[in-house]
Amino acid sequence: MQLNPRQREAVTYIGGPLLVLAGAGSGKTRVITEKIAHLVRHCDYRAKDIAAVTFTNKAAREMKERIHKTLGRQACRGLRVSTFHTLGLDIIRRETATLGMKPGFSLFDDQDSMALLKALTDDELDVDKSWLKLAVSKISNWKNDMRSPDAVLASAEGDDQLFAVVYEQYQRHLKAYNALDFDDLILLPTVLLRDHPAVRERWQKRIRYLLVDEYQDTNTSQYQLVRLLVGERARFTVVGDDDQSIYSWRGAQPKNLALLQDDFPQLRVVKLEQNYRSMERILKCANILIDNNPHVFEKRLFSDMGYGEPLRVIFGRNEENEAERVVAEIVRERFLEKTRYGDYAILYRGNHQARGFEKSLINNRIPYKMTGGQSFFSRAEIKDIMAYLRLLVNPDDDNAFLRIINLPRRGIGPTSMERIGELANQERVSLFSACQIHGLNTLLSAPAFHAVQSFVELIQRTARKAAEPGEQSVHAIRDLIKFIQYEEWLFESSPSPAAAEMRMKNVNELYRWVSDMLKDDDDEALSLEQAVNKLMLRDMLSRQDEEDDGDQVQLMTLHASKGLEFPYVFMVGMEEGLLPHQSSIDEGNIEEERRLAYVGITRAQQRLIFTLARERRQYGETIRPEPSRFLFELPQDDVKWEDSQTKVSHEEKQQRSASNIAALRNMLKKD
DNA sequence: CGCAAATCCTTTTTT
DNA sequence: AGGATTTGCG
Repeated sequence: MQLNPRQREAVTYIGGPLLVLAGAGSGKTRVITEKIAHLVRHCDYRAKDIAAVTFTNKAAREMKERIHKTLGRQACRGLRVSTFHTLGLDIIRRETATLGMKPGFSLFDDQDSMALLKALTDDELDVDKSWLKLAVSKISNWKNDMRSPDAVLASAEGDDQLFAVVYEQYQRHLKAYNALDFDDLILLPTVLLRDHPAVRERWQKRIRYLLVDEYQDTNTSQYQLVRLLVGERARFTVVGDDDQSIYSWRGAQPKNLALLQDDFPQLRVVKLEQNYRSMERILKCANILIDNNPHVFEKRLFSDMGYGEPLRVIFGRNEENEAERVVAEIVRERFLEKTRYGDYAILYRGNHQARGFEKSLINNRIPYKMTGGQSFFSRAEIKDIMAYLRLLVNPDDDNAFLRIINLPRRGIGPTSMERIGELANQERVSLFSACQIHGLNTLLSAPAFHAVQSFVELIQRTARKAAEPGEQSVHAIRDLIKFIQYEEWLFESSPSPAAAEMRMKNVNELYRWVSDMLKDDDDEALSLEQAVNKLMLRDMLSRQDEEDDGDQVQLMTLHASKGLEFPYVFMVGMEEGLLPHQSSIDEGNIEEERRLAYVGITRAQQRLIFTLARERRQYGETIRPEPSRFLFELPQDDVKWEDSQTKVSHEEKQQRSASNIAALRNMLKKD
């Protein structure tokens, strides 16, 4: 397939900074991959001079794959395709000396951050979970805005003063633990490049051309990082769509697109408006919906794929029935139109909405895949093993220490831990160091002390072995899991043997990932530290996604759906309070919710069905939600509302029997 | 110190 | 309604 004129312009223009305003489905990934190929083939760039940055691991992986296909694996050697956070991690790792960091640092996820904040504030304030969440997000926002604790302290008012003090202490403790949080992965490199001209030049030479995908998602610190990396020469292409900016709560703002024009007056802007994904009717609805938002750049999607069928709105009696009807519709269509399960996506606002759909899919024996929902890494067994690995890499990681010091049971209880904690506090060292202080034996009971000793010895012994290259380190981890009798512990602590087996399977999966990363395959082998940090960034999750993309119905949040496309899309829970989410209604941030709806609509290639429930249980009580305002903003000629009242129940019955028959058929086929 | 019951709190989106 | 955390007992 040929590039259209706009696309070609975006690919071949390399004279200066370029902004590609790429509407949904306008082939932006193709433009990026073609551009990289163009740079390598026709311009004076080697693959290793080029970096492409995305926001999700999944996007990075997909892009890498597509470039490999276009350019060939060999020609791609040294090409950087990564998320912002991975790039940041890379820079930090190579500049630890300048940053004054010890090697072997840990990455804190926000649960770790919350645990640290809790420890910091517990004595003086009675903190609840929502306070901690607020604190984490405040600190995160300050970091994203590149404001140091001092700067915040100087200007904070009211409640913020307290948070600012906490911020300052939080930073100090992170440093003491030799730990970084996710935001540091952007902030540190940015500050580093800003303040060290020599380092900056080194990286500007290293990355001679920079491409940024999903540019509308950049926050202040990420944008500054981009600016510092491209420098005066400003050789870069950013691709974005202000209508798909759905991460303002993370500091990303559509206005960043406009900012670019101010900072680079010579900026060239190319608009991609031809859509290669959806039927015209779907685009019409999307365009009209998003017209309700103010715009920096005008943009109107069109396609030549035909007008298409009307969009539909389906009501369920309650959320259960909503799910049943969606599943019934899928079963019916698959039977009548010979569609594949994999052609369907069910998109929702919040992860909790997935439950009912999962249940209904299981009942009908329909294969499905849920993406996101932090499932794997939030499993207790994974967090346990990760904590062991983190402690191996960085013994000063108190969060990791606390998680596993008595897991499996070693007879080190709260009393002993309190003593160790006091000692650590008093000596201003980490808990693990405190365990090695002479005189600890006088504070603990004999058995507890003995247990602590052997724990310390275990970690040190394993860490030493894990530091050795290749096979040795893999064995070290295998032996560790054996030694602590984790499998036995799982069987002891799980409600059923089946559950324990399941959990052990997860552990083995994690183990497999780590071993794969430690061994050298095509790329160079990672150190354990690198592997652990990569896992903290959830880098393997996407890899797992790749493995089973069979014929399965896709379930995901609207956020997670960005960048994807499906022939048939259900947008479920189209209700006030849910799709404009209640909190966004309260904050008056309807525009972002509208963009979220826009993203959902533009995922659909052929058919789009909205569903909602007349009744929904929420916090134990039943509410009767209004249909989402966005449904009324659509051109009503193109939307077919399911008739209400009597006709509904008739149709419902028909659908139900169809579904039952289909389910029966399905069962017979299976067994 | 470890396990079971009782309470209470939840639901926005993610690197 | 369900899951997580905290309390109370053996």
